[in-house]
Order: sequence, then C-alpha cells, then structure tokens
Amino acid sequence: MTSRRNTKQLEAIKGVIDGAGRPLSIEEILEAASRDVPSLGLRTVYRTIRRLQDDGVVANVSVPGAADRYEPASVASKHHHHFHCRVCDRFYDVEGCPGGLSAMLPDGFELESHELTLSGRCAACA
Amino acid sequence: MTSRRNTKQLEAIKGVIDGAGRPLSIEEILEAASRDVPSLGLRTVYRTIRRLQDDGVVANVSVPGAADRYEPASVASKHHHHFHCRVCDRFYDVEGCPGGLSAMLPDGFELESHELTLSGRCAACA
DNA sequence: TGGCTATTGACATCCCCATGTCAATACTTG
DNA sequence: CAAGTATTGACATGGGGATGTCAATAGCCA
Repeated sequence: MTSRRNTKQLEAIKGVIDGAGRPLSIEEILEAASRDVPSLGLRTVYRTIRRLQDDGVVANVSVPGAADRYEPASVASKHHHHFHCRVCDRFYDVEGCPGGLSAMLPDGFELESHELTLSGRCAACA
Repeated sequence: MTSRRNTKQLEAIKGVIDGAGRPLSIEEILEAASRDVPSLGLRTVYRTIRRLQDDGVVANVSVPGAADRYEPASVASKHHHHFHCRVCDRFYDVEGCPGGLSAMLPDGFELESHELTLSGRCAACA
C-alpha cells in the first residue's frame, strides 16, 4: 500500500495556506513556504498542491485573467467571494453574497453556481 | 497618413460580433466569420479584434479559467453580467446586477468594478 | 486603370503555466 | 540502524493562447 510521508515541505505548504487568510497563488505559496524550507522548489509546490486538492484539503479559486489561487477547503466550503487588488495583485476573501441571482436568468437556464470577483484597491494599497 | 481599409474580413468579423447577441471566443468568431470569408485565418481574427478594441468598437470579457470573449462596446457599456454553460461552453449576457456590493468590503478597501459569472446549463443544453 | 501600401494568412515563435523525468535525498518501518 | 521507497528539485518538455514575420494579395486614390 502506498502511504503519505510527512515532510517539511508538506508541512510548510499546508501551514502557509492555512495561515494566509486569503487565497494564494503558487508563487506566493513558494515564497512564503521558502522561509521554512529554503531549498523548496516550484515543482514541489505544484505537486503538493495537487496532492492536497486530491485529498480534499485544499481548493482552487479560479479567477478571471490570472492563474488559479488556492485556499483551505474548509474556507472554500463556506460560500464566499473574492476581492482582487489591482495594485498588489493579491486576492482577499469577502463575506456575504448578493443572492437572488436565479431571477436574472433567461427562461430555461439552470443555475448551478456563480462566481463574483470584486476589484479595486485593498486597504494597504489605497 | 495611415488609414483604415475596408476589407471583407473586417466587415465579416464586425458583423459576427454585432449579430451574436452574446460574447464570442476567438474560435467562435473565426468559425462564424469564415462563412462569409472562407479563407479567413486565425491570425487575422486576432489582429482585427485587437484593432477593434483599440478603436473602442469591441470590448473584451475576461472570464475565470478561460480565454477572453468579445462583445460590442455598445453592449459592454451597459452594465451587465454573463452566464457560462458548462455543457456547450458558451457565454450569454444576463441583465441585472445584485448591487450593494460595497457593503461586502472590509474597511479601507476601495471598490472599482466587479464581475459576476453565473454557471450552469443554458436552455438549449438543459 | 495603375501604382502604392495596408492587409492578409501560412508559418514560426514566444509566453505563461503546468507537468514529465530521474538521480539524489530523506521519511518510515522492520 | 539499515533498507526500502516516497519525496524532492533541477532540468527539460508540453500545451494553449497570443504575437512576430514576410511574401502575396487586395483596397484605395490619383
């Protein structure tokens, strides 16, 4: 049987995602986790993220015109949306949801999900 | 002085975008405009779209996890959102907008714009 | 109509993001 | 501790979308 080993890299990456409080890009994860494991390589970040996704621990956030971001599955499971800062290019979680969206649909269309991305400048950049 | 020439390709592409009633991908534009101009090449579609964007005639619709779509600037200027059919991969315009989004923002964040993408199955695919 | 030149389109190239490869390394269990 | 194997990371490769190139073509104007 195959088993999962507990490596510094895995711990560092999980820790970064859990502690970020906002969805991170692959590059952001690499940068932050490199503080714990300086030798960390980009390839390992991709592989580990994929593994965490398969294990249902991490979820991807797909955003318009940019590479995916990643956040803990526990956060993703609570319906929410995101804010994109045009200055620092970071994504943030925002709570709440307008709702009542199915009223916007033409006849015969079936709504399964929706994505809302707010854009502007974050508190640090404003 | 340089000037713009009026070619069949340009007319065909403009006609397709204006007549579509929904945002089109580059491939969709190529396919539809090829009926008017069978020799049409992908390179020309890219170039023409770029030109129409620069002229303010066409606007791009950036969507999560997919290549941009394009719609007439006159349509884009009327605030609206889009629906993505997971089956046929087409995008549709939807009217209306939830509004009240700035209430969702954390303190200090400045909202400049927002994008809402509904997903599901369109009438033809449901 | 003829000539000038913008436009076209086949082809190659670039870019970004992501994944395949594989020898070296470092968990884990006996 | 020692052996077995999952993991790592430098490197190369893949793939989709978009752009550069340039000879051939086709608008436009005199």
